[in-house]
Amino acid sequence: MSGYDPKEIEAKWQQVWADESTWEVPNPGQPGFDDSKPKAYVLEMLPYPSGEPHVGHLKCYAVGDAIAHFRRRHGFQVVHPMGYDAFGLPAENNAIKTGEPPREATERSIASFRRQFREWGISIDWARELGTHTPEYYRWTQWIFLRLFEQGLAHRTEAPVQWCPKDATVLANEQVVDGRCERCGTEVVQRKLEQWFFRITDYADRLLADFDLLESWPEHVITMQRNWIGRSEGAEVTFRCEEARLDFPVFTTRPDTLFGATFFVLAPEHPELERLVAGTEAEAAVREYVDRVARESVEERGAEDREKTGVPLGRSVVNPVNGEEIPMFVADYVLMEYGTGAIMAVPAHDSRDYEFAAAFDLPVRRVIEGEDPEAARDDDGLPYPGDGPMVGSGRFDGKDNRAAYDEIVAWLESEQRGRPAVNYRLRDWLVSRQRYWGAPIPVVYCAECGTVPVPDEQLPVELPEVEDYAPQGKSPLAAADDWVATDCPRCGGPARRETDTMDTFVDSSWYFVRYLDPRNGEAAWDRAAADHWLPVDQYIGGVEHAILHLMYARFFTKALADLDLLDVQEPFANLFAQGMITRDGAKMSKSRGNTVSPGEYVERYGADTARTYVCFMGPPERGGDWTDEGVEGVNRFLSRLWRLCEEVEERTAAAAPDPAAGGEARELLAKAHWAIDKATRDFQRGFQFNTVISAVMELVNDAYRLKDGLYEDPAGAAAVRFATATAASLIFPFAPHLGSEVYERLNGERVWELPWPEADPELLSSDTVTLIVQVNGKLRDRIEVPAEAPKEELLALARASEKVGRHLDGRDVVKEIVVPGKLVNLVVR
RNA sequence: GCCGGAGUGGCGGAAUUGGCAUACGCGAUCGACUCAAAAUCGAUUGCCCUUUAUGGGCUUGAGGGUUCGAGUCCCUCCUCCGGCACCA
Repeated sequence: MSGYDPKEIEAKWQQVWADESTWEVPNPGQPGFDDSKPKAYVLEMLPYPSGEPHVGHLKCYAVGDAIAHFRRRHGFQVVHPMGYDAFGLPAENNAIKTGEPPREATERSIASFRRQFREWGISIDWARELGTHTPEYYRWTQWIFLRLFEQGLAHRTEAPVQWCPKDATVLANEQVVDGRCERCGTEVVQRKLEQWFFRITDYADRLLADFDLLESWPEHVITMQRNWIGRSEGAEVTFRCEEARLDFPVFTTRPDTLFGATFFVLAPEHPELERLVAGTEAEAAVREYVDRVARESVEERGAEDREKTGVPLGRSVVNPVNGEEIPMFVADYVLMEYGTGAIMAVPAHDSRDYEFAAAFDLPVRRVIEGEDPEAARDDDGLPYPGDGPMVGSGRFDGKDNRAAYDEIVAWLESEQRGRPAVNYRLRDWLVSRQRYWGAPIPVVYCAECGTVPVPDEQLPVELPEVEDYAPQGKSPLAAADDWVATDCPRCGGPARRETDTMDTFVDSSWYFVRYLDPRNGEAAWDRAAADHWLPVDQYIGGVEHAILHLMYARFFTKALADLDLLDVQEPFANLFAQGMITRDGAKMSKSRGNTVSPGEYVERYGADTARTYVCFMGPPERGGDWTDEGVEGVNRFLSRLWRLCEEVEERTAAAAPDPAAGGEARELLAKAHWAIDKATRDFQRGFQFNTVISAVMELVNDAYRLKDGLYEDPAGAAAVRFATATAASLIFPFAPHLGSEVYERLNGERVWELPWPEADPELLSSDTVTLIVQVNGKLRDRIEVPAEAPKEELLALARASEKVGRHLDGRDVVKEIVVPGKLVNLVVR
């Protein structure tokens, strides 16, 4: 007998799947397409190819592959593609350091990912493989950019943007974490630059409303997106500065507190600020304050316990509800990016305004009573953010503040001093990057014609070769003079190309559509293919993409649907967010030295062990801590299954199991059917792979316990063979090589071509059950009873138990609870 | 501060609907095999008390409640993790 040799069997089956292109599926209308089967699009987030794959990749693709196999064996035609999100900063930073062109490092990494995915035995349709860095792909990224441009959804605007000094590029708001660059950790600063944006804010309401269209997404991911979009309902109210003859609209969610406004604040970046103070006494102080704020980093300005600072403008505005003149200030706690960059300050009911009022000794006027009327009189308990009856608010006094809310807004509207308004935290998506390794933005600038889109037939605008990849405040592309200088497509005159490239999130916002028609040179995709396969039925990836990638892809899908290029509103019907694997309780990192290289484990234990282990560690949506002992435990289990297979092959002949078998043969058959039932249900119930695998372990354990007593009897031998083959069939989605090998040896069939097994209800039930007998809710005995025994019989059996009798001890039974087939509880006094 | 999620043995974790708490795995202990070790196979393994059993008590972050019966439902509190955060 030879031992379990994963190297040999894994190579064998990988060869079969490669030679036969087993996992390739055709599109509708192509040869081999099977219309009788329902479709399933199973997709894991495409990897960013940098170096070698890590354990996060292993887990993601192990989970996704298990789902793909499960669906195939339930009769679905499954498309399960793979590609590479190949543009991006790390390859470029490497190029700056080593001089190696980013394309070469990227291609090398892709080769490594491709090889390892094959070694892991992931069932990928390789005919659909793509890389977002190839001209064949980014041609269509550019094409989509042009469609968005035509719709006014891509626009170039000067705006204050987040700039990373280290990477020398602008960042999307989403890429700034705690005031620092998400990639390199450098504090970002604000700069005013002309940049390309996508109008994702136009879709804010649909991005919120269409959560209803999703079948199953983790609640916390939806919540994160909802918070990110940050929709606030309120009113826009206009305050007038008579001296300067300027109107200042503000956004407020609390129009009910308008009577409590005692001052007015502008953001330091407010465009009217200069005009307001020019030539006044306040001018010098204001200018100095604004300059100081401009020099501060985003992180400093947003610091939690920052003191309120500001400067009076020496101007005032009129409160439209009561005609009162209130003084104006500039202060950095008001942000230009949210609302109108100006606020009415109500210190009695807003903690920030309260702090500012305290620092500048400004009046605080309560206009909403709290729960305690005493407190309302002496102004204790301020600031008070809650609800209550209104006071000091003229004709609204005594009214409930929530009830008066609409009335006040309606009144403002009738006076043309306000209107209902909605504000979002979400900003437009800044897509320009002053970097080399990305898809060039397909636009040229002409002195005569202005901004001109590159015509479709001139796509792709290919990345030029450059010598120096380091950005110098401009894109490295700007140095490629021959490339930058071009002819205007409109007038033929001299023009210059846009030298910025696109954020790589643009590339990954539509790749799931390109998979469906990846070799199409005439169009981004064939409409029929897209309509057939979309939406993605099951999307799998890490929570770290809960906001950025998923929201951008949702936005793209909606925009493309509006262009009548797609007919789905949502790209991903079901989302599974996998948890992160740690080592020694900490996130893996090279600096900490606690990384796990999947390749090493695959080499030592085989891919089946590594894949099954990451699925067994715990519920896949939760994280888990990687331990070598745990890996060995799973390897032991797979070896046990292997040895069982070898023994069964030798000691039994192929024979159908006998459902009428009795004794231990029946016990083992029943266990096999129990495992089928349990595995199937847990698989469907949120991919509880850890318990699916433990059910198969239990089956193998029982086979070991019972096998020696069963070989002699033909029905018994058949039961052991069935149990072993069933274990192979059930473990196949996680350990496809071993599953295939064992199944083929025992049944001569290819397990992936067979339907998922079904549990026989006859073998799931049994003639007797274990009756739990309790006295006063405490377990006192277990009795084997006929499954169908009526209540009276169960009670009699329970009372007859000696152990129970000991606890009854002559006391009165005041209540009898009987749950047929399960339990009897006798309540005594 | 606001919004989510989670607290179960030495560890990772399991427990359909309120009905056997601790499945499965790791670790540990003992035994078989062996000259020996590894591997393998088998047994034991929540805690405490009397070791006389086939004995008793306790146990799911803490406290309270509902119920014949609570890891599961309700209330109060504590801790940890994740997200957002001067967003008007």
